[in-house]
Amino acid sequence: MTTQKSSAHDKAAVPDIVIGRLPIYLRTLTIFRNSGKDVTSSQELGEYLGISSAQIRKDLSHFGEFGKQGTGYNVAYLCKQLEKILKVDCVWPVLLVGAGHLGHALASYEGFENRGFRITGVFDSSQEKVGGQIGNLVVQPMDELNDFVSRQRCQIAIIAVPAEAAQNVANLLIKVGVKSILCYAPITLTLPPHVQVEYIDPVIHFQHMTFYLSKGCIDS
Amino acid sequence: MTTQKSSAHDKAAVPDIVIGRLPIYLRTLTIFRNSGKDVTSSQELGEYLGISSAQIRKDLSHFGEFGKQGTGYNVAYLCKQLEKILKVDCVWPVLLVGAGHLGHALASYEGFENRGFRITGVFDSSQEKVGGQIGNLVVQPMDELNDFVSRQRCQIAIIAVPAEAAQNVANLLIKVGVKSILCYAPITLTLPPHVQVEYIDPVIHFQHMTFYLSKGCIDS
DNA sequence: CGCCATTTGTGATACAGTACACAAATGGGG
DNA sequence: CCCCATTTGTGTACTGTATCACAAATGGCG
Repeated sequence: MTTQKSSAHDKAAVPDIVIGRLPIYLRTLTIFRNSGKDVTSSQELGEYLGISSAQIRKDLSHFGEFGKQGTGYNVAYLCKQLEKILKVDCVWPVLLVGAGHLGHALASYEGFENRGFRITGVFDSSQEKVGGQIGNLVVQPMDELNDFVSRQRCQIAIIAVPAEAAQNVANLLIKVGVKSILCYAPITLTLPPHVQVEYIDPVIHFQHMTFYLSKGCIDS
Repeated sequence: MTTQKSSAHDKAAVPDIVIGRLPIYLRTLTIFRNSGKDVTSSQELGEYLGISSAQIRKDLSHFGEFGKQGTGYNVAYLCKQLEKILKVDCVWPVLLVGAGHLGHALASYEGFENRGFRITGVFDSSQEKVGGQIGNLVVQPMDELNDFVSRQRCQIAIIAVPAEAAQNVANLLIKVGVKSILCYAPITLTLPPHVQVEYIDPVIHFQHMTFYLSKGCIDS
């Protein structure tokens, strides 16, 4: 998606591609709300996002009628509804594996909390990193994973380890019951079909972009 | 995509969605190659990626005939061809704005180089961060941006600054001639149509995933 | 040397996603 | 109180994408 995604969604009542746009609507509507805007229209939102107003209306229509003809949408109300639909009207605990530079950046990021997520545990296989402090979390050894998940009922995990280790980490996560994985390692994981995976790999985006650029790179 | 994308691609000879899959093929083929595999088939690659073999063949067919009937594809050869198509058979200089935790992680990441990219400059607006060392790079003040780009002819930039600052940074980047932006800030940028933008926002992925999860979150 | 299993590249076909266009509300202004 | 500009929600047409299915190569094996 840029980056990529893949998973197994069968209850195809609402197309997955529609679900994928809802978080973007929500993000923008939240900005609108925080800047004091009370109402908006599908047209305004669409112009802002580079999406047709019809698409936004149709997407929303899968879940109900949230607008008022002639007026548009109440921003705060629509935010709340989207949060409910996406189930982020609460905070989900997230487990992070990998305490390298990236793990640090993720664990220190303050933008998760008010969008529905909180990293509640950091794990690393390296003896050197275990015990280290990141924000108000302490890096734990991988052995603790099982106990941790059963205590926290953590369904979501981030993999922020080197590519070589990622598949093993994923297997472990599945074993302890994690349902959804966000993988930062530049590989495609092999996983049972009931587990959701999405990927973040900046190089995929770069390579997508360079296709459209005229070559002006450092000679290799 | 996951995360999101948006840009302006007019030479629609090859659908953009096809271009978007090529980097994934390349990434996997490179892994195949590095593990000593000489040939592969669209079926094997497809099973590995969870994509139909027909799709892979059709995607590749937009660019030529790279396989041999009965045998499949020479892995090293196909890698080279994909690298040429995506223009990553060389190293692109990339400019990084933002030297916070995320900027640090990106600037220290060693996985860019052998996939066609190198961060050659790091910039930050904060006086405290300017002058600091990250790997073998020194954080520069924003004023240096213009000179730097004209020296390096940098077409690609990463925005790794807080959401509030991102649009201003983007404007600046456009002004100095950057053509493609990878934005880590959780907002949608408003940019002229000739500029490519892609976004990375983990929360978008999380919210996509929670839709399919049964609610089991910390009470808010 | 001929057969068979394999695999590519691709036209035809089926499917999914987007855009269009309009009836039905809504509210403000004259 | 009525008219008009606005905007939603949605059935329909259209466009784009993925799948199917098969002819044409290929190479190994008997």
